[in-house]
Amino acid sequence: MTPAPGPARSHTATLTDVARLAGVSVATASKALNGRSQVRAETRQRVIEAAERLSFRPNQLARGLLAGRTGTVGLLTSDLEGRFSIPILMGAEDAFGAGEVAVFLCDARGDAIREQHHVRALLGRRVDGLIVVGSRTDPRPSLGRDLPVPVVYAYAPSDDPADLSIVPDNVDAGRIAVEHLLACGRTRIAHITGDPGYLAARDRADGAREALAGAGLDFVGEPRFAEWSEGWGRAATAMLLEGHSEVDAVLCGSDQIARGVIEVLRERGHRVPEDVAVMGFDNWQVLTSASRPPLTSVDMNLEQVGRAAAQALFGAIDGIPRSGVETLPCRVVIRGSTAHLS
Amino acid sequence: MTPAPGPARSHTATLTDVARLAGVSVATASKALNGRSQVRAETRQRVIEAAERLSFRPNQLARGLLAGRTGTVGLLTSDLEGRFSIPILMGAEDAFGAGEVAVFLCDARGDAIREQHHVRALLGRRVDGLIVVGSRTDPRPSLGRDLPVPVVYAYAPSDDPADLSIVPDNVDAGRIAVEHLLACGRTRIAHITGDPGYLAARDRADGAREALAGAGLDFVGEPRFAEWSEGWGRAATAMLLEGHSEVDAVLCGSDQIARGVIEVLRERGHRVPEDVAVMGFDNWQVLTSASRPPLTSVDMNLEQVGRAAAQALFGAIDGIPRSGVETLPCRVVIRGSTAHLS
DNA sequence: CTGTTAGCGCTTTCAC
DNA sequence: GTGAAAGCGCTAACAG
Repeated sequence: MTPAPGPARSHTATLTDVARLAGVSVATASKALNGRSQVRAETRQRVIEAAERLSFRPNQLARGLLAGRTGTVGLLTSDLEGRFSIPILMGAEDAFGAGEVAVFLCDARGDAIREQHHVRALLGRRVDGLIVVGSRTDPRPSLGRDLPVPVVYAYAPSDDPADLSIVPDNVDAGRIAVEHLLACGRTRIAHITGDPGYLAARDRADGAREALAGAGLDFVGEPRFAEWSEGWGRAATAMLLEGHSEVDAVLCGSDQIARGVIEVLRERGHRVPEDVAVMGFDNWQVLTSASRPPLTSVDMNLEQVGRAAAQALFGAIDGIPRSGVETLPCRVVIRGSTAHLS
Repeated sequence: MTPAPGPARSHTATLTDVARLAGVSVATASKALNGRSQVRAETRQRVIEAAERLSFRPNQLARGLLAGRTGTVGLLTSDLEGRFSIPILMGAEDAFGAGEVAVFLCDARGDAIREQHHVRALLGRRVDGLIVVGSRTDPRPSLGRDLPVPVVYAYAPSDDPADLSIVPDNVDAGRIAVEHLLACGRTRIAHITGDPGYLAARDRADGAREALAGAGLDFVGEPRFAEWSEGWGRAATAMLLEGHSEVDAVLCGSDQIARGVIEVLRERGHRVPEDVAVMGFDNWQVLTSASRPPLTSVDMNLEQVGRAAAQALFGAIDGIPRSGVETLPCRVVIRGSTAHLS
C-alpha cells in the first residue's frame, strides 16, 4: 500500500540509516557529521564512512524546519527575455552559489498578479529573502513593508524609499561617456537616444549634458529621443547630417542605435572614427564586437549589480538592513569606434 | 536568548496559531484549510478567517518533509549568458509555474565540478527532479543512472541513451530552410555556416543537402564552415562571390553570419532578396528585425523545448519514464530577405 | 464532525 | 563521549 503511484524512490538514506549502520544513535551521528566536538575521533570516522557508503545527504527540509532558516532566496524577475535581467541574475546566482544558498527563479512576465502569486508561493517555501529584478531603471511599486523577509530591489528601484534598491548610475554613465569623447579630442558631440519614457534615456542625457557643461560646451543640436533601435539610429543620423555636418562625435543611447548610426555614417562617406567617433551604451557583445569598427560602449556592470544585491540581502538577513537607492558606477569599454584625433 | 542575531522574524503564523485563534485543534484546522470534507461548514469558515487574519501560509518545508515530495525541481544550466539557455529556461519555468512547482536555478558555468556540486546541493534540498540545459546540441556526459530523482536533458542530449533528452531537430531545420528557398524559386544555393566542431552546424548542413538532393540539386560550391560571426559572414561572402557569382541564395548557419553576408552583398551591388535571397538560423530578434531587409530565419522553438522538458519531467516524477533522444520540429519565420522570384 | 496521537528527518538540550 | 527525548510545522490515522 505505497502512498502513491509515485517515483520508485529507493528510500534515500536517512540519518537513522547511517546511525544504524555505524552502530550509534542518531544524535551521535548528527554530531559526528556536523563536526561537533563531543565525539570520539574513531566514532566520527565510523559514522562518516557509513554516511559515505549510503551516499547520505542531509535533508535540508528537515534542517530548515528546525533552524527557521532555509538557505534559499527568491529571485523575482519581470522579463527574463530582456537582456538586462540575465547578467544581474548571473551576478546574484554567483554571489549566492559561492555560499550555501539556493535560488528560486520566478518570472512574473511583467504581470503584477503573477508577481503577487510568486511572492506568496516563495513565502510558503520560507525563503530567507527576496531579490526583485526589474527590466528598466524606472521606479517600480514596492512589494510592501510588511513582508516577513528582507527584500532588495535590483536595477529597477522600489518607489518606497524605505526599501533598499541597487541600480546602475545612469547619470554618471552619461558623464563618463562624454568625458571619454572629450578626452578623444571631440567637441561637437550629438546625442541620439531611445524612448524618452525611459528614465535611463533621460538620466544618460542629463549626465552627458552636465559633463559637456563642465567643459563649457553643449550638444550639437538637441538630443534626439525616439526608439532603442537600429532603424532609429539610421533615421536620426540622416537628419543629423543634414543640419549639423560639423559633428565629430555621436553619443548613442544604446548599442543598437549606435550600429544604425555607424552604418549610415559610412554610407554617407564619413569615416568612423576619423571623422566621427561613435559610442553606445550597454556593451552588448554581439553588437559591439561585430561592428565595423568595434564599438566603444558604456558597460552598466550589471553582474556587479546582481552581486551587490545578493550581498545586501545577506546583510539584511543577518539583521543589518539598509535602505534607499544605492547606485553603482558604470565603465567605458574602449574599442575602435572612438579614437584620439591625430 | 534568541537563537541567533538573525532576522526579526516576527514569528510567521503557524497552523497552531490559526487553530488556537479559531478555537479548534490543529488537525481540524488542517482539514478545514485543505478542503477535507469531514469539517462542519461553519467551523471551516472560522478557521479560514483565522488563517486570513494571521496571513497564514502553510510551511511547505513541513509539508514536503511529510509528503516525501517537495514540489521543487532543479534547473541546471551550463552557461546562462548563452542565448540558448534563456528561452529554454523560460519555457520550463512557464510550464512549472503554471502548477505548484518552484524552480531552483543553478549555473554551472560549464564546469563539471561546479555541476556536481550543484547536483549534490539540489539533492540535499530534495528536489523532485532535474532538468539539465546544455548550451549546444552536442551530446554531453550523463549525470549518471543512479540518481534518486528523474532527470531530463534539454537542448544538449545526454550521451547515455537510457536518459531522456529533448532537442531541436537541426537536420530537419536545414531541410525546411532549403525547402523554403526552393519554394522561392532559388536553385543556386550556397551555404555559409559556423564552427564545424558544432553538431548543430553539421546537422543543418546535412539536412539542407538532403533537401537539395531531393530536388536533384546540390550546393553551389562546398559549404563553408568557420565561425558563428558577422565577420566570417562577410569574409565568406567575398570569397563566394569570386568563385560563384551565379549564386541566387545564401543559407547562413546563424543570424549573425547572415547579417555579415547581407552587408557584403549590398556593398557589392547585389540586391537582397531580388538577386540573392538570404536566410539565417536562430531567429534572434535583435538581429533579424534590424536587418535590412528583415531577415528570414529558422526558429528552433526553444521555449517549446523547455516546456516539453518540463512536461516530460512531470511524467517521470509520476512514474512514467521515457528515454532516448526526442527531437522537436523547428519553423521558418519568413521576412523580407527571402522572396519569390518574380 | 472533532481531537488525540504518531511521525516525516533532523538538531539540540540534558542526563548518563 | 554517548544516547534518550523533545520539537520544528504539518498531515494522516484513528478514536471519540
